Amino acid sequence: MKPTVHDIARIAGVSLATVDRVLNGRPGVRGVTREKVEKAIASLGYVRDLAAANLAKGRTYRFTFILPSNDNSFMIGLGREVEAAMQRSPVERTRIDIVRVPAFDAPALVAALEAVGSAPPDGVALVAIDEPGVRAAVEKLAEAGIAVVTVVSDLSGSARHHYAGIDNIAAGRTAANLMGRFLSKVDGHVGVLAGSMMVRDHRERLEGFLSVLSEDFPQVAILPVMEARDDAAAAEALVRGALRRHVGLNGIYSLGAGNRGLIRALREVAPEKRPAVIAHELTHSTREALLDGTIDAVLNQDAGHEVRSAIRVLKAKADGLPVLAAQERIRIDIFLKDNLP
Amino acid sequence: MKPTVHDIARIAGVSLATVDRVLNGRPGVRGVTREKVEKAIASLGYVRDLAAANLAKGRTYRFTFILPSNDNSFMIGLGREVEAAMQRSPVERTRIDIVRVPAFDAPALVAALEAVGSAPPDGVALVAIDEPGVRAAVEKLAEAGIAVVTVVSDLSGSARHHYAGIDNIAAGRTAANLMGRFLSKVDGHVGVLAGSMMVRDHRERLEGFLSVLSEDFPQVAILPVMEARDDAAAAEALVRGALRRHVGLNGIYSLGAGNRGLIRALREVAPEKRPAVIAHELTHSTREALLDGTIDAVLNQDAGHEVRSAIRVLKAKADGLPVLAAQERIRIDIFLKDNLP
DNA sequence: ACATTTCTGATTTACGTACCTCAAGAATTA
DNA sequence: TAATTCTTGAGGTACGTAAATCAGAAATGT
Repeated sequence: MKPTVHDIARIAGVSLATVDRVLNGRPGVRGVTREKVEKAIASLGYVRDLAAANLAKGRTYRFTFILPSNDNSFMIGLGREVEAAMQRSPVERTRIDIVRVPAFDAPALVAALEAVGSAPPDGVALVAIDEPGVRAAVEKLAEAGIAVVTVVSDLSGSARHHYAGIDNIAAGRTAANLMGRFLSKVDGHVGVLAGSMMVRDHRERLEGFLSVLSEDFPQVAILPVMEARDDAAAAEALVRGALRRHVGLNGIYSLGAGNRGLIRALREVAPEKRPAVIAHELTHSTREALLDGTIDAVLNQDAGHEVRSAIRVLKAKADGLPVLAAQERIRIDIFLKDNLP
Repeated sequence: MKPTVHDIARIAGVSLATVDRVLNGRPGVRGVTREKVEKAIASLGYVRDLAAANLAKGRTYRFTFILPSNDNSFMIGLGREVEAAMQRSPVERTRIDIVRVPAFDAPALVAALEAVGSAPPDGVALVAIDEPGVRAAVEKLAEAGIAVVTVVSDLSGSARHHYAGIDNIAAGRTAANLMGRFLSKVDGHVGVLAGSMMVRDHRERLEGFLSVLSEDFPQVAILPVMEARDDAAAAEALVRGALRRHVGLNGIYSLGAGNRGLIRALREVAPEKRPAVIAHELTHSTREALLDGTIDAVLNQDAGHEVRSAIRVLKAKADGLPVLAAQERIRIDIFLKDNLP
């Protein structure tokens, strides 16, 4: 039988009320008595029954998700996953609020973080922008005892408790490794299509990509980075131009969004002349492109996993419980046309 | 506020006892009354508070894991993950028992399944052997209302409720896709190292591998399959022999266990002359081999995820709840040296 | 030794559900 | 009509914890 508070009281020779005071850090217990109780807790191996505790407290975890009001497939999907989690809320004793802020707008994000503080929830999840003001706002929340988790994009050196997202440097390195092998004995030019170098995840992907390519595949030449601001039309124009200018362009790494434009440009090229292409995020269009051979590999982060992981971690932090690191690691999915889900 | 049984009683104009009878399928309720209650439940959107229900019932879920007493790294790791779950048992209101059976021994597995029936748990998880006797035993358990989940290796066309493992055909296809690209313009010979063609997952991996290779990379010749019975020494001898006989051997797909032997044989070859190698399961030795370039890619199934998923599904089935398919999909991890966890 | 403050015990109610008993009413059968 | 069964209501206890009240006991200060 699992030990209960009653057992602790009996073993420690104190009353239930005292046990309760110790367990919940309430005042009014002498040091000696507190130690007696703690010894009993340890010797019994007592673990609080969270289900019963939450029932008694009538507790519902309140979490706020701050999401960029972006219109690319990935962010839309992320929003949908949060909404799906809201649907499950009553069952899971959680209440989730979504706050939308303009994309890439640090001041707006800071304002949203500060607004959250006025009616403080148990935890906050945000797609971070790597900027001092954001860091400060996050620190303030953490100091107020609110659990903070970054999703998709991290906030380095900040007080956030957890990051639910992929290692973007590793993603870039992986892309380079695949690209180098896909090109194989052929030395040629590789182009990189990015959203913006202002965004941390894009910078990191590029960093990882370039370092592995120069280390392990020095025969490959890299063209200047094309910045398309995650915009399909801009991407299309840039890629079309690059394909025309560089006949030896036999590899493209698209590390941002806006892949629809990339795909349109690629489809204008005869299949046997197409470069090896590696892109990010599995969406409707990248999936189609994988299947018809326009794209060779897609690196993906599972938005559903990120959201569910963020919620699990926020819950654990709110309860002061440890997190299962292995379970919460967000993996870099590599999709070829043969292992599509 | 979430609706409770009291709300149902009030709305339906019946007593709490009647609501309880309807909710728990107890007898003694007229059809008309039952309908009134069910209408109230639907209109309120009532969902039973599982935490409170389990508390009241004093319920602990009892699950039995039937695992092969295999000594390869993967199965040892799987066992460890189940043990880790047992550690968490008290918190999760579960009690997990492990039953070990000799590996690849269908009669022993059948006996274990039948023995389980004598003190029936709420659910059973097993590493299936694809055999009629096993299928029959599983069907008997399912008929007795016990949730059955296969782990790692599935039981096709059986009554099992769920399979927590990877799609092995897709894994083989993925390996072939990677292999074809790693070989690139070079046409040559590819060798396949398997454990045993008696095991379903190995057969399926081979099937997927061969079909993609012949479809998409017809210039690649495939040597006869080497069966090493998941034994390191046997694998070492077979691979060494193949490397000696076929100078043009520039690809090896190892779809079973016993990779230590494979790696030993490969290390005798000068690095620049080594074939492209794709293996299964990330273990200490395959990780080392990835890092030093002996192996190029490792396909992996995360044993921890499989175990946790199996438990979640067993719980859901025991409660008659739906499972989140997206969450329970076990993914084929592709590891290169750059995205190792 | 007194008042005062700080601890501690005993007891109670509550959370939402399960499950039990007892009694009374309704419907059915003999 | 009486006897019998079937339905339903009313009420209670339990699960393990939280949180509150109130009354004593112990420690502290004066």
